[in-house]
Amino acid sequence: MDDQIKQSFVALRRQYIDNCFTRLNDRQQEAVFYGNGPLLLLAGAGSGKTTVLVNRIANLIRFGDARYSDEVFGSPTAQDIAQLRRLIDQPDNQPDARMEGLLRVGGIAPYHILAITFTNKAAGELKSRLSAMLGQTGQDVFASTFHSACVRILRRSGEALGYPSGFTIYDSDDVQRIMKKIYKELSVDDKFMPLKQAINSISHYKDQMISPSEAAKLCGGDAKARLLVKLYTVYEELLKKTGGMDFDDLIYQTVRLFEQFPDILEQYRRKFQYILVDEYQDTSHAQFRLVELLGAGHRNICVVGDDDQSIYRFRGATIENILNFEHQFGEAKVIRLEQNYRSTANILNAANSVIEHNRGRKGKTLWTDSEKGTPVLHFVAENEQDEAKHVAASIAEHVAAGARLRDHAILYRMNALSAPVENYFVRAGLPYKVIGGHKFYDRKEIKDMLAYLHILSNPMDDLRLERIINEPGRKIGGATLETVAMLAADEGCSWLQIISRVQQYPVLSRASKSLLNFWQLYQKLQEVRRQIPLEELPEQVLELTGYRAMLKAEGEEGEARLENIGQLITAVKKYALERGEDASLEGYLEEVSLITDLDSYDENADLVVMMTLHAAKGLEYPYIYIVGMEEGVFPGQMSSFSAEDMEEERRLCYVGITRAQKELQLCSTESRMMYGQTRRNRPSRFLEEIAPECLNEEYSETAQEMHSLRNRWGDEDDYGTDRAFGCGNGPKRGMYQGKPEYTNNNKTGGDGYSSPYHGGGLRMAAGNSTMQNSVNKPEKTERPTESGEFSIRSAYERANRRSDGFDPSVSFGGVTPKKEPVKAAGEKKFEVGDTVHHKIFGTGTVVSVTPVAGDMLVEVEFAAATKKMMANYAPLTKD
DNA sequence: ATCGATAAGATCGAC
DNA sequence: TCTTATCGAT
Repeated sequence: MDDQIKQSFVALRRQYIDNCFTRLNDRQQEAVFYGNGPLLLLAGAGSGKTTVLVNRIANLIRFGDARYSDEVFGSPTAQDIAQLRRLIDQPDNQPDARMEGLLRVGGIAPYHILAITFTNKAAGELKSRLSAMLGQTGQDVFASTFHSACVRILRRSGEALGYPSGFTIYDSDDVQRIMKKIYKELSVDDKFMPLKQAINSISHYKDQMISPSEAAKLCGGDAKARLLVKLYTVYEELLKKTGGMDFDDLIYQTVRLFEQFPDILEQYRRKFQYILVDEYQDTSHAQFRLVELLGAGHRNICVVGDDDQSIYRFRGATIENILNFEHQFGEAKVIRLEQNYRSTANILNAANSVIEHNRGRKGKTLWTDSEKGTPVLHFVAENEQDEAKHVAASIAEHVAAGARLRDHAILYRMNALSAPVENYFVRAGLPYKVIGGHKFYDRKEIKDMLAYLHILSNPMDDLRLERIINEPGRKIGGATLETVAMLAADEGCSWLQIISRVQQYPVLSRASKSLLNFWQLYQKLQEVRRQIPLEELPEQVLELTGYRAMLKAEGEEGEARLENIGQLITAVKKYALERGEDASLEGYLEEVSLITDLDSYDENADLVVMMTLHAAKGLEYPYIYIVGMEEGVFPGQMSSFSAEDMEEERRLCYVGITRAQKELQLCSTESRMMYGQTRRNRPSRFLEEIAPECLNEEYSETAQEMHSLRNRWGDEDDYGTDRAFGCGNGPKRGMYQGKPEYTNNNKTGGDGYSSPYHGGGLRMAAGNSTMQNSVNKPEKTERPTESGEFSIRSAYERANRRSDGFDPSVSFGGVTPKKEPVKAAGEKKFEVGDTVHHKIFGTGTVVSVTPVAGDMLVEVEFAAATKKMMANYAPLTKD
């Protein structure tokens, strides 16, 4: 009797559980319900891996093994059965606590689950999706990045290794400063061993779990290697002394902690009974070790990743982690998620055909049910301005047809490529946001303010002290600080301790007054810190340190900086409000130091987004533009020397392509100003690799005119032999075939390797420039910004004029162009009162017109807002 | 004589 | 932005 009730309950329970996950496909369900033991989810781009992750965690917590179990904990009654029936019929109703208990067989408590994500933002999203499914319970899952998780472990248990619980986290900027100092001290020549190389190598040592002494054993007799070990050793000593850890340390030291203190490891093993790792293809060896150590007992390790999307080899990620997972933890179950829900068939085919050129893959072909969609477009522009113009015009078209700005993303290989696009967008009045590049927390004033806060929290932080001790000026210069540093090294104490006892040191007599003043300021700040709540602290620091006064005196730029600090103050207030009682200065600083620019991305704002291909990982947009699809840019010239690097570039391309949902445009230019030189690059080989049936080609009007122009002028050119490569009417399929290696024509000859393009290029110029396989339809787009008809001459001038005055040799910090445009006047005229039409903002009225260096700044009142834009660059037409 | 401030010059990889 | 040269102040 009882048995029968139990059986029908189990059957109903199975039905109920299945109902909770019906929206998943078969593979996804298999992944959700697969039981204990190592599990590898090979999840292609857009295959719904986050959904699987969330559902798998939810299933673990809510039902445990119940899906495949005949057991019931507790004794279900006929009433329970009736209730479960009702719940199945009415999925909106929530079971009560008793029913939840009956539904669960050996579930895992949320706080026993560790979910590692790639960014803090992803961790937050995971939690909020879990909360949506599970309520409060979802919040108790330990979801974080490797780094955040390690910080928590080290703060709690790191003292065993000799680190204070209040250790400082050094960002890459700090690391560079430290290394610079070491270079000076050991008088190392940057030319012999570039600073970046040393920092990179040290980072690699840590990724590989190699300590300075082990490195010494490994390095052999090579002078460079020995120097590197020396630098590594000194660097580590310095970090330990100042109680600081760099990003790599967070992982490295945690692994060391676990290896050296088995009891501590055991404690965390008990805590994390179930481990999930997202983006596993981008984990380092040290991170693998961490997972291995934590998971060794229960082996409940589920990793999710896509070997084709491994794009962080350069910073220590080893693709081997995912390639070898099957065997590293014993026999692992492998489930492939290959159905793509994101992109059209054309986009997906393009992605597949590119990635197929890689060897060393797990092998996986994405497929989709969705329609073919628009073919991928390869757009050839004359130069980077032309390219920017095309992207802007294309976005404007979409917007005019009803798309939103935020449906568009522009991706590029290097941050430097954003500048011309930004420049154009600013002038066109197109709202955009750059992710990465110049980060908020990289600004000097923000770093300074944070440095003040840091030294309050960690008085041993000499590095941050050095940053602000003379900011604003306090008559404490380099020489004085060197003396202080020397004394501190002698006594093995911190700089601040020396400063607190200035009068004891005759060598400091000259600077004693200034130092004493600073010491008093420091004490005052500490006192204030004790007395006031956290949210008021930054304001006080700003005031008492004289930082505000300094910025006030600077005028306009200072005002802008003060505004930034205002944002910082707001952020602190927000933090204090969120955390309430738990808020602490240390906690805030930690949160800040682990922020990456991806974390601060707000997708609600209606803006075009620009970012590097790396930053785009994990994101998706209806419309994607990848600019700079050229040999030497993407793939970059650095990658042409090793097959591994080239494969990584190709994966990066794959990542880029698979970000697109509806439409993808790949743009290349015939000539591009880079590193202060105009270069002619061939279109990227990745374009050649895309299956022709899903790719269209289009030339900008200028690029077209330039072709006929060059053909007419024959050999005359400014570009030396390189000219030939830009001359054909398009890239020819198969051109690369049979060429084992590619070098880039970054200089015109003479640097050792002759360009393999030479022959092909000349052949192209001389022979017929066919357009097999390419669909060329230049007449498709009409850009209203172009006025009048083209003469060949004017096309030439137009193309060669750096029309926006942008000079890439000047670093380009913000959105404000540094140079004025060069004689672009007279092309378009607007007067106050004119009714004008803008591609994005619609119809508006000109409010003011101001001549600016050859162009006109027009202020236009649209229905939504009043915008200022440059007459010659904005997609504005007079009605 | 020494130190600090100021002004002018090179810089350029993805996190 | 960080480094380098020169000037002015102590």
